[in-house]
Amino acid sequence: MTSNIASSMVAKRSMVDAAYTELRERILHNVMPPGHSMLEEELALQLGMSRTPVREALIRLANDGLVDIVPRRGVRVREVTARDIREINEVLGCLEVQAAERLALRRPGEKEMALLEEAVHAMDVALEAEDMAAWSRADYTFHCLIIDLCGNRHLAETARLFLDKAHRSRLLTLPYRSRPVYSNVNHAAVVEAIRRGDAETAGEIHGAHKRRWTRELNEIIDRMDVPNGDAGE
Amino acid sequence: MTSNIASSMVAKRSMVDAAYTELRERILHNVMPPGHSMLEEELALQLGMSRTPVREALIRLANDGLVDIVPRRGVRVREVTARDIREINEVLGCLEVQAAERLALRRPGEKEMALLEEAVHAMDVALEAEDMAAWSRADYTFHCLIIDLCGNRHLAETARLFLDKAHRSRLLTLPYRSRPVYSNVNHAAVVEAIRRGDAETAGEIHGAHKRRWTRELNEIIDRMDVPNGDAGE
DNA sequence: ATGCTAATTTATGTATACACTGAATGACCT
DNA sequence: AGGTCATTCAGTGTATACATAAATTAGCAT
Repeated sequence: MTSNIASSMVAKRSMVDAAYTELRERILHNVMPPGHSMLEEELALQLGMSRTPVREALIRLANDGLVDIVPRRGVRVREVTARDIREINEVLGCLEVQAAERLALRRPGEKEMALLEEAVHAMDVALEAEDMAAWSRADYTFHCLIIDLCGNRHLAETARLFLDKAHRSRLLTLPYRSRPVYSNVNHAAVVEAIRRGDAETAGEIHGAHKRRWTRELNEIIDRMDVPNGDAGE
Repeated sequence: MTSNIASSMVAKRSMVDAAYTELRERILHNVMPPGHSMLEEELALQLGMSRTPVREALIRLANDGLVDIVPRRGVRVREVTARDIREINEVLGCLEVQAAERLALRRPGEKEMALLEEAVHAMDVALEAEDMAAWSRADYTFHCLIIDLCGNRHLAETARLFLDKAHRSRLLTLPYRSRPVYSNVNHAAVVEAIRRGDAETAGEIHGAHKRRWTRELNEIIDRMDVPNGDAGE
């Protein structure tokens, strides 16, 4: 049984990394859905390695908030509750607003501006073509750019984590979302403000966008059937 | 915190947890100063356990951004550069403002309000007595409360991480700080706004406070002798 | 003497072995 | 019959053993 992942991967990365990215992928793509629980040995077998690197990968995943390590019952993929969705959205929003302001203050170079405008353009094209998958990717790219280019590494790293967490909620909320016309307009306006170096406006627009989205998200959650996560735990 | 590892379980501390908290303490209290590097086996010996739990603790510490695991040179306590101080302060500020707003919206109960007011009072007393160590502790308590009571677990957990990172900078900047009279006034005003449920004011005051502090911090950093961390890496 | 290569060392990355704990099951007592 | 206690078992937490790769040093050749 050596059809494992490690052998196909460019052998430079450690097995811990291999296990980490593989398991992360599985979780983010719902191959291991929320609530699914498994044993260390089971995973080790599947990944073709011993328990040690699996354990270390699991520790990182637990740190990222993707799994819970339950003392004697193995690991459980963390449920995405309504509360989680709301909370993650709130944190991500506030970090992104800060990133947008910061980015505007930085007066990014032409190359960086081009990337941003390209992402917005891709969103427009995708929306025109009603290709929601492509739109989602472009939207993701846009948010990544805002974050990665903002110039604050700590902010970038943290926001990136939350962007990934948000991805799991996105999978749940996507079918309920209406056409995101506002997103494109807002994103374009934010880019324009960034180009002018107008941090205040960039933050304000992005913030307003996030607040609108938060309201919409709340309605979506009400319509959805997800565990609440509020009460006694 | 329903977070990751069984960190909330105080009773049955595993050796991993013991190693984690011990090493974390050592780093936060400068027993292991920035730049200090050590070997896994060395640490295992000191802590009276085998390498395995030490390794797992180190992974968590690396995830928290407190150490770097350098392939063949052991682990290094991460340096605190001027850039780090600025960045951490920025992220923490934005998360705390959000937490303060959120907390005001939540209309915390009398018990919670009492805790907040007690912390502010402790700060006043400490300032009066010129006891900077006590003031620092009370200030820390206050910020912890804002964060922990805000009602958003994800926000709380993340902000807590940054609060701890900020603690390391505090150690560096403390000798350079002037008497923090503004902090007390501002904190009191924030608490008052929270009591009124006035989220906007709470956020605004806390934000203004953070902006003032950021300016002061920049001057402090200029006067200090810390690695820059900006350029080519 | 200096530069390059090969061997050795050393610390990590990974595997395996073992012990301990909590849970499940079954037997015994009331 | 139902409940309680003991026994067993499974799965993790920890220790140890082993393999691998980088770094250093020694040796050799130019």
